[in-house]
Parts: sequence; C-alpha cells; structure tokens
Amino acid sequence: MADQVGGPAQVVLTASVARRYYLDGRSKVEIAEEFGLSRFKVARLIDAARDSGLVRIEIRHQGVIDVELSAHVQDRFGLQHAIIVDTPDDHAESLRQHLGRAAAELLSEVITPRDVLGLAWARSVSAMAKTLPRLPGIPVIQLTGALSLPNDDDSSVDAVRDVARASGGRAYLFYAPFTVPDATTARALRQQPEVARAFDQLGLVTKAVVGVGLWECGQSTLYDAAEERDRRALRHLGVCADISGVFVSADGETVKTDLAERMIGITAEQLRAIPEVIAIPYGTAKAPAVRAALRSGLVSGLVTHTALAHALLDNG
Amino acid sequence: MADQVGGPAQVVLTASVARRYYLDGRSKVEIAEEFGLSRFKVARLIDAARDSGLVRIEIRHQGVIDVELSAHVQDRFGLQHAIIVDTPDDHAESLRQHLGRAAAELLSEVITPRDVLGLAWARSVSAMAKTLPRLPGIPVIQLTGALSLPNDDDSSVDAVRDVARASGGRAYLFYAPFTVPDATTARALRQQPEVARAFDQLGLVTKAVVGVGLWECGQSTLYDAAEERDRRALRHLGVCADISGVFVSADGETVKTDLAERMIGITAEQLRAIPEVIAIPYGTAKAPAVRAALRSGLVSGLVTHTALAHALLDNG
DNA sequence: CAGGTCATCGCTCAAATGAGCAGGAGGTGT
DNA sequence: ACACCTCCTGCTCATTTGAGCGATGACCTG
Repeated sequence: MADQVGGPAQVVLTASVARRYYLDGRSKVEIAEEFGLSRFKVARLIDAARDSGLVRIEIRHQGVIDVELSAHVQDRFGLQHAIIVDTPDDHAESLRQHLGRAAAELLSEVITPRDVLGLAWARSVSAMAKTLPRLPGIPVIQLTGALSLPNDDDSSVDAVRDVARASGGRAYLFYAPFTVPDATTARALRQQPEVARAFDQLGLVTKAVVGVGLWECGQSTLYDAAEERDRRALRHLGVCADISGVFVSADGETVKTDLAERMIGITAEQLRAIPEVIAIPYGTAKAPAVRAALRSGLVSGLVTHTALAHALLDNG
Repeated sequence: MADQVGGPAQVVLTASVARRYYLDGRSKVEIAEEFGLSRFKVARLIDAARDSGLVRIEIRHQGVIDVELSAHVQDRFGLQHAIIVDTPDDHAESLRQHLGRAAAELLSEVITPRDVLGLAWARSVSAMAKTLPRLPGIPVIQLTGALSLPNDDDSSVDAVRDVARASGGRAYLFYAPFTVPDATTARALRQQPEVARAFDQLGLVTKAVVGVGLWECGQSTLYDAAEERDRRALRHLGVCADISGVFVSADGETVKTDLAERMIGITAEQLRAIPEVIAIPYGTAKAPAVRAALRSGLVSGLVTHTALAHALLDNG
C-alpha cells in the first residue's frame, strides 16, 4: 500500500493513465494506444496506482442513510432490507419522524401493484403513514387492534386510512382495542363484520409493517397497557419481545400465551406467512428485543437508527 | 450526477455492490451470483453508483509532486517528461533545492546504462547534482563553460564531477569561462585538450540537463554577465530566452548571435541533436523564456514549481 | 378500458480484460 | 567471466465486460 510506483516520471505517467481510465472512462486498449504502451503495461500501471493509494476509491452517501452500516446489518442478520438512518437519537419524536420517513421511502420503493399491505399498530408505523407520498392502488389491511395512548392522536385505524388514501386502494380497517379483559369478548369482537373482513384478508398479505417492543416497562406499549399478572406471566414464559402482539423469546422462538386469546390481532402463524415484514424499532434499550425478533425470522426488514444498529452488532 | 439511485433499499444495494466491485475486487459475475441478480443489473447498478457520486474516485499524490498539473503541462506542451513540484516559491534557495531533488529523481529514473549525460552550467543543475543518489556507470560531459558567481561555491565543473562520481563513469570536464572577450580567445580555448575532448563527445550525448534564462536583468546569469552592448544587440535580435547559452526568440526560433562566437559551450545544432533535454527553470518571471524554450523544441523535459507551471498554462 | 410511451430487463456477440507463462535484460556473487 | 537470479515485458487463452436490441410491464391519456 506504500508508494511503490517508482520515480516522479513514473508517478506522473501512472496518474495520467489512472485518470484516463477511472475518470475519463477510457478502455485500457485505448489508453495503451494513446500512450504507446502495451495494454498489459497499462493494466499494471493501474494496479500499481490502486495499490499505492494514488487512486483512492471511496463509497459514501451524503444523505441520512449510513449505507455501509445498513449493508453490514443486512448481511449480518440475513435481512431482505436494512435501512440504518444516521440521526441523533436524543429526541424520541424526531427520531420517530426520521425513521418514519425512511420507512415510507423504503415501502414506496419495494411495494408493487400486486402487493397486499398489512399494518400493525405502532407509533412508528403511524409516523411512516403520515409521510408516505404515493403508492400503487393496493389493498391495505389492519393487522391489530389499537391501544389508546395518552397525548397521542394516532391510532392503528388512522395509519391504515392514511395509507389506503395514499394508495387509492381498498382499506380493511376496524375499530377495536388491542387487548380486552377476557377471551370471550375477544372472540365476540373477532366476529364483528369489519374485524372478520379484515382478518379474512390476512392470508393474502404480502408485505407488512410492524413495531417491536421489549417486554419491559416503558419499552412496549403492550406491556405498559397489560395488567401486572400478565406482565409477570409472560416474563416467566420467557417473553423477550413483542412484534405487534406476537410474543417471542430471547432465542427467537414464538411463545404461546393466555394473553393472546384476549387480543385482537395477527397470530404468529399468520405473521410468519407474510413474505416481507418490516420493523421500525428505535431506542438502544430495545436491542435485545430486536435481536430476538430478527432471530425469530418473523422480521425480514429493518428500519432503525445508527445507535441501535451498533448495539445490535456489538453483542449480536 | 445528482443522486438518482432510487429509494433507500436501492441505495443500500448499490453501495453493497459497489463495495464488492471496487473495494473487494470481485467480478460482476461473482457479485451477480452472490446477490441473485443478472450481471447486467450489477453493471447498471455500478454505473449508477458512479454517476450518482455514491462512488467517488480521486487521484492524488501525497508527495510534493502535483501529478495532475504535471500531466497537464506534459500534455499541453508535448513533453516527454514534466515534473511540477508543489512547493512555496518565496525562497529561491529552498526552491532550487526542491527542484534539484526532483530533477535528480527524474534523472536517476530515466537514465540507462547506455546513456551519455550532458550537463550545462546552472545553479539548479548544481543543486540537482548534489542530491543525486546513484547512477549507472555512464560518461558525463560538460556542455558549457562556467560563470563565476558571487556568493556561490558551485561551478559547472563541480556538478559534472559530482555526477560522474555518483555514476562511477568517466567525466569529461574542463576549466573555462562561459564567455570570453573576443572570438579568437574563444577559438583558442576550444582547442584546449580538455575542452576539445569534452566537445568531441557532444554528438554522443543522449540526455542533458540545462537551465533556462530570460534575457532580462536578473533573470539570466548570462545576461547579467554580458556587456551592455551584447545585451542590447541580442534584445534587438529578438532573443527571449537562453538555454544554457543557446539563444531563442519568443516564437521558439534559435537566434544566431555574435556573442555565440565568444562563448565556450554547446551550439544550437548540437543541443537539438540531443534526444532528451531536461530544463529546471524557476520563478514566474521566467515564464516567457520557458515558453520560448518549449516552443523551440530544444527542451523535452521540464522540472519546475506550480507557480511557474500555472503561469505557463495561463498564457501559453 | 385501449393504446401509446417510457423505463427496465435479460439476451447476443464482439471487444476488453486477467491469470499465468516464457523470454530477455540487468544485476550479483563466485 | 560465468552462471545464477530477479524483475520486467508481452504473449495466449479463458473469462469478463460493454453496446445495442427486442420484450415485458407500468404508467399515462383519451
């Protein structure tokens, strides 16, 4: 890698040849004729130019996406897509907006007119829905009920409606809570025409966007909304992450729970049947949950920020 | 050139492919197999990566040589060699040393065991001789007499002796002034055994190093040493530059002068017969003289500094 | 919904390129 | 001086790559 090109005349010649080749896009044969050299000599000069560092090639992106890190994460976890946004993560709201925008761009890029889109309830999914510019006219299916949050004007329904409006396709939405006190109520709700109609479409969903929660206080809206009994029960069952209501252990196994019977939402089997599931997690604290989600194989796409990506790689 | 790569997934894919291709040196076919693409797709991604600026290729040299400028000058004036040294030009002595070092490197690079080297009298040639590391055992011929300079311990003879010592070859040197008062004395001096022996070799010289002076006060040691009559006479003859005693007009024509008969040195014809003549001019004021010298075709190699190179190109 | 327009894709064929090899020049040690 | 050694050069042949083409599909418009 040290400058081993030779004397100054050699350096100048090498630089000229390298310029013609890399910057002007000439072929080595052309260059050989121009300089009166053999094409082999030209090839060796160019090799020397690269080895010596006289030619420097760098790949970088001036946008907010860290392409190297994205590729690394994608490769490391065998994902179909990984978008790592280089953004400060001190403010949750702005972070969510940035990730939402990136996810919206990703979605509008990968969606085709033949797709059927599923949306789970999550604040990051809502953020995405708001910045989504325009989609082909595809059906949009609501995957889960909604949890009402204090200081929050979004709901799962809004996201589905927003996206369906952007696409011009049909919206399968319903108004129902994510969790109810008992299994009977849940069954009854699932019989509701709107809910049933949406859930009938679940098998057709080809792409979905979900959130990921860590089964700890403040790291999952589902956890925060649950009763203490359920929190403990699931923790004892080894639940580490919830993927929009589907529970997963630290080693990536799905976990069957009683709570599931009291929920209005997609099941683990149905989620696994979706070819592409994009998650939009944020916050380094969630790293164990994201790791579990990635291990489970339920998630095939990831949109997140650099800090969480590094956390994933450091101990992944 | 604007980012026209597509969405974020595309950007990440393109970056990965570009990395594999440019940084890891994989073939496009390999990359295509690895990513499950056609090799055409890979090629188009790589093209897009270059066009969009995602891949940036730059050619630069961390040494003192400005390779781009050197190549430009070499091309512009059709030179065999051009070495432009990027060095501050406020101090003549340090400038001379830098150019001398560069010229020494150039010379030791281009000289072969079959060459016969000619050295003219010039301070820059002396500077070169001092830093010359080692050469093949070749003959070294003194091309001109010497001018004694105040505050200067060098002479043409020293340079020839230094270089001959570095090469281990034979030195054809003599002790004579560059100019004498009358033609008769000059003829007599040329009959001197040492001088005659050196001049007999002139036809064999294959490479020479010379200085270039501008025919103005302070820009040519020959001018400064000349009498006022000669200064004016040559100016009226249109002399612009002196190339180690060979006079050239601004449009590059050699100029016959009376002064030439009173000089001990190489003639225009003899100089032209030398396949490679390297000049080491410095100081932006000399730009017109250097231009004249390059136009004359007598000089085929140039070692100088960035400021003079820019001056040459600006109005060349 | 039909037809036009545009971009994208993968193909063919010829040119460009790389890996490895043999010959030769220059340098070196005995 | 001689043999040896190493570096450099240009070659052959197989692989890689690029230019241009037709087909496909998405989007636009009437």
